[in-house]
Amino acid sequence: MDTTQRTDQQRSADRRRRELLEAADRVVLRDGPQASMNAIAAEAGITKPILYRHFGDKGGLYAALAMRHTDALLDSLRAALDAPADRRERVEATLDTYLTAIEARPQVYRFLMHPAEGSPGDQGFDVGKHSAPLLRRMGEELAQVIEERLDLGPGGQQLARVWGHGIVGMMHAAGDWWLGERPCSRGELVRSLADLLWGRLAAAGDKIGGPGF
Amino acid sequence: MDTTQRTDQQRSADRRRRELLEAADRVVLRDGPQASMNAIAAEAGITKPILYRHFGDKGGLYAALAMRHTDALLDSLRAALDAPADRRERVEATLDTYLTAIEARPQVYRFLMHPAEGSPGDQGFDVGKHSAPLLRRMGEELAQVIEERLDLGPGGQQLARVWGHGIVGMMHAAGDWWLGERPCSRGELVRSLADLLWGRLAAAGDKIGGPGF
DNA sequence: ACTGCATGTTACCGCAAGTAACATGCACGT
DNA sequence: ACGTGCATGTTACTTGCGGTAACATGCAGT
Repeated sequence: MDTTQRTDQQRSADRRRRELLEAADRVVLRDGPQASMNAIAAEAGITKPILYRHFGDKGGLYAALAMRHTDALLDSLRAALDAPADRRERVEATLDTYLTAIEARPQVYRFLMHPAEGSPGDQGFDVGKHSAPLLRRMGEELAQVIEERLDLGPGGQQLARVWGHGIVGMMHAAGDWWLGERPCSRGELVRSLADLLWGRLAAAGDKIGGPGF
Repeated sequence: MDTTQRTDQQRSADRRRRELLEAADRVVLRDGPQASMNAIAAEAGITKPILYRHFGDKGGLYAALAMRHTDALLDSLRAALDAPADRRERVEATLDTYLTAIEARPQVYRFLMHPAEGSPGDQGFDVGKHSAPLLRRMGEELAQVIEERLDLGPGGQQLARVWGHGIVGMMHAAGDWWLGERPCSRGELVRSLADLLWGRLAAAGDKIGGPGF
């Protein structure tokens, strides 16, 4: 068994895989996280068992799909994070990049955040890892950037990880709420969040008439 | 049709409803968000259609269940938020209260955060409101407290709402990650998050050798 | 021509949400 | 005492989705 044939077949399989993923993408873009395997198979012009042969189960397909989008988003975020500007500007650029992304494709974003919650095979109650992979990856990534660039003294590495996940969670929740209610422009939201990270909460004065928050 | 009978019947119905909710509670505590209507009915000693008569559909039951726990948690949080201490201490107490709650009952917490994502009837793609009701309610509540007590100048109300949802998201994501990895004690996590809110991110110095984050 | 293997199909299983139609117990007006 | 209404309860079903088994087909290499 020489290698050329193996490679050939694998190439073809990879191509198919990519085609299937793109079909799945279209369906998810249209139907959100509710996209069914039947629908995806139909969109791809084939039937279910093929999907299962390629991806094992629904979780596998979703994981593969999530990986693509997550990678893409993380690339954008890294670019914003690495821009040649001062810290505040970069934080704002990063927030803006994220918000722009979720604003552009809400369905995909929704899918990434709540992937396959009700699927069987999810039986293990290991509570910790139920968060969306995207959130975790963004948190770890941000933590690394923080730890690399900021001098946080002893315990800085752990502090960076807490902050990474915390900031990502802040961004996510605020973005989610903002996308639903649209209470202000994207720019205003970005500024408000950056202000929060810049300590305006602690610096604000008490309102007259009661003890401060 | 006099009222006494009506009231009587309603009382009885309410009692049943509460019993059913408690049974559902037990099942969710055991099985997490995957709890099936059959299982809940069995635990309550009855059959499915009764559940549907009382709660309409699975979403209804879950909403009722979530309401109970959400109310309880919000009461605890309000207590921490209203304690007679300075702002920093109260923020830390609130964070600690939340983390203690999710640490004590991970299944319930998981259920509250990701309720019935895959249920039909969820077909409307109104993306915004997909976030857990608990997160939204906590965000709004916190926003109100912030807006009531802090002098934020013009635009303060909107700022308070952004911050409310942002802080809650930070708390949630960090807590979620922490619960899964247990990288440090609860106290350390609380301090780290409070530090973040207190502006240490902006105040930190650049690490030698590169531009600061 | 025969084998091996990936690709593709139809037809099925199991399980959970949700519903229709049928039974039963209990307060009421007459 | 007797039917009438109404809530409570049941069995048995439909629908839809995830997942799989068994069977068909096209195309290398010997």
